[in-house]
Amino acid sequence: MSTAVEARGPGRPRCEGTKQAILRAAYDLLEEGGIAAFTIEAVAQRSGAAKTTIYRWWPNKGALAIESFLQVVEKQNPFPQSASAIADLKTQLRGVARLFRGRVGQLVSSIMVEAQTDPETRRAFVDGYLNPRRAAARKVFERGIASGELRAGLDFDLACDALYGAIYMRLLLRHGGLGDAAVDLLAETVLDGLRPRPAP
Amino acid sequence: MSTAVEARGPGRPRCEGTKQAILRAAYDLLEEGGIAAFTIEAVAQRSGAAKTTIYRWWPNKGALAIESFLQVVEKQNPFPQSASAIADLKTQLRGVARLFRGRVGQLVSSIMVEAQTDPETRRAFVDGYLNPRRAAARKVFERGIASGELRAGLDFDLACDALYGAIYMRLLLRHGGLGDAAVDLLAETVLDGLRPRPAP
Amino acid sequence: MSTAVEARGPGRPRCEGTKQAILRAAYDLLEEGGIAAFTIEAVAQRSGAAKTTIYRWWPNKGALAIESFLQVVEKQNPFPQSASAIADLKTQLRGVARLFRGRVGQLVSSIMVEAQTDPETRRAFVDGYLNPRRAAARKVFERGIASGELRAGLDFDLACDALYGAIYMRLLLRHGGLGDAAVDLLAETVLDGLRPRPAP
Amino acid sequence: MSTAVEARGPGRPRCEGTKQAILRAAYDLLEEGGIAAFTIEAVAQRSGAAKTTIYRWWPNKGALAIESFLQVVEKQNPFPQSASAIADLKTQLRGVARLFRGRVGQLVSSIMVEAQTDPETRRAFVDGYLNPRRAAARKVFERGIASGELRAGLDFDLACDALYGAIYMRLLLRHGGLGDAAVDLLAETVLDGLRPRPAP
DNA sequence: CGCTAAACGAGACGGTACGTCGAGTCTTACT
DNA sequence: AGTAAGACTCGACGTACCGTCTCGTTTAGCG
Repeated sequence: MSTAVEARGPGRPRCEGTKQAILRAAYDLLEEGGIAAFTIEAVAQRSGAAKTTIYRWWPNKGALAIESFLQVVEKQNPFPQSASAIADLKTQLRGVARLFRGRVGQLVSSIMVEAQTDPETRRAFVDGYLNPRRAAARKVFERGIASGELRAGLDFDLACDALYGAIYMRLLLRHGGLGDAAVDLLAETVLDGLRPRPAP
Repeated sequence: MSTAVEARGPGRPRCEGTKQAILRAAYDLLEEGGIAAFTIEAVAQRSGAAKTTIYRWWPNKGALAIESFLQVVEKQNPFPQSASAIADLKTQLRGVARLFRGRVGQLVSSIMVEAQTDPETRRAFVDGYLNPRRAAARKVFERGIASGELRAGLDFDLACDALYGAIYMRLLLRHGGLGDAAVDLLAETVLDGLRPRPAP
Repeated sequence: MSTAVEARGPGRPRCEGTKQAILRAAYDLLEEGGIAAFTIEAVAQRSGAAKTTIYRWWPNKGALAIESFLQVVEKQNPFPQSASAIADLKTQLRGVARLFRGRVGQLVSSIMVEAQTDPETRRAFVDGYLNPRRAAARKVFERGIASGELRAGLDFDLACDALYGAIYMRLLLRHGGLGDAAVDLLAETVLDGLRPRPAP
Repeated sequence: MSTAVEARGPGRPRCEGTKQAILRAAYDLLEEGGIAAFTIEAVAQRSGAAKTTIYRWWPNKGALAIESFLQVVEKQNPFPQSASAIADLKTQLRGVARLFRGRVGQLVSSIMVEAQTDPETRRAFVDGYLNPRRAAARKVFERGIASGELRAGLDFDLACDALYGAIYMRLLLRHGGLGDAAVDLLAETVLDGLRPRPAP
């Protein structure tokens, strides 16, 4: 496995160009028109591939959407790494919100739509996008606890959802802004808690 | 308003039975099969109404989904009213999560799907469901601030989204539970904040 | 009948204006767009009458079409009355062809379409339009036989259909013209027969 | 043409079985219920084909009706070929009338209905059915003129319409019979003309 | 170098749902 | 009772995608 070249049977190998064209077309369609414009038929037409070819490699719309999304998004928005965990958290939160305000927001909401129908898509999104980012966030949290910036007992999962859930909710329902100021205020609100603090 | 008979023009009045049958069928379909099963054709068939009749009164699937949802849900889950604002908040949060775990969750996620395609549906959901509940929540927050249970300067909108956003996110992505314990912990986390507290 | 007022039961009498408006609208629609544009809905809209009112007085589209047609056409194209029966026949044939080239052709073909679906319409057309004209034609034929212009033994019905059938066929299939010259030639052809004539 | 294999582009070839099933269903429906029963929906259902497939190959009802009609009727009723042109004419006329009395009559009248709405159908009927038969009839006429059975100067088109027009008219309006006797008399009437003949 | 086998394009096919139109029936208020 | 208004059921329209299928063509590795 280590040295062996990928074992391959006979027959024509998969055409990488076609694959990329399909993923690219899928991404573009999602970005341009959201889930409504994202049609296998349209992907085929735009990519120049045959519908058959698409169905050969992706079992359904969700799988294709996810893969086209992940491929582009995977390298984006790495967690910053500064002296202050809290600062890093805020920076990252701002980054996510900025992406969600732009084209990535369209992609994410589309995939979440697809995920409501197709459990496989949901799982793929959670495993391929959400959880890796949460794992990275967890690191920051732990760093913050170690440094004393964050309190020790906090429940990471719920803290994370409180921060990100607000952003996801606003992405989907647009009842509130996703600007830097709003996100900073969100971070402060959750960091400080809702209860009054005794004067130090 | 009190004495005036509802002014009505000529023509056969709208058949209330049909309207209710349609709304009922729409609700049932959404509950049973989610957005995938929610088809105008299916609603027509199940309700016994003609497709034309449905299109006469609702411009699209979203409008029908929303109305059927609101009609059923409107009387549910009134905000509790106890001595403690915080306790009320927690109770209400638990209630929402409980609903989301059940059939209402199916409805809400379906409508949010529809809302991603149709802005009118999004607006209807926000105005007809979300905002009224937020307004009620705001009252509780204000009560809490007045009583000293909550700190004075907090941003209500973001606090609210931190609490509810986590629940919505979990409804849609199912990466975390919505049980009473989880929700209680969420409330505690957001109430107490993430920063360490100086010992009193 | 002369002095007596039309005996009438209780209730509001039929509104003659409405009836005329309906017939007029029906006629206009038929003339403008043929059978495709002739819709009860359209008649109602254009005439300002309610669909119910139309259905009260006419059992179906065909009946309305026929009546609106007959009312207008009834007074047209009376058989000429000259010294020569053959000349009268030719004149009349020209007249029919001229009408068929124009708006009446649209009406007649539309009604014949309707007649293929609704036997009542067929009967109404035959009894109300075709047969009266054939009866008038028969008079001419008989005059011609009496005067020696036409031969004695001829079968009136078939002679008539040979003359008019060609015109109806061309109205419907448009494979040949309906100009005066063509019609004259038709008359001559049928009058003279296809067999060679011994020189007088 | 003789040796060349039918050139064919890429893609799955058209399924001949489906095509035939559709044409057959169309024919049967027309025959059974006339134009009223002839619905794309019904054709699809009866043939087992999808509506889409029908629309892929035929632009509208008329085109399908025509093709299903021609395919069946094309091989019927070839012009007879005896010593006497007049006898052949009569035989053929009888044949047409016999067909029109039966199922073909239903088909023809249905197509003529469709033709009143759709010019393409009219043209297809005239070119695909009427004109070929007229061309064959012309041959007979010419033979008759050559043999002296028919007079030399006659206008073929109008003579033809006089003979066939009567039959078409009776098909559509049913105001007269189409039995053998009637048709024979029709032929005699047109052959002999309406004017008295000088004794030979 | 030819054989085998998979990838690929093209596009036909059976379906499901869409949103619209018109037919014909009905229920109501007004005259 | 006649009429306008308009709600209602029903059936068909023509369209868009779905996911599957059957072709002919291409592109590799293996014998």
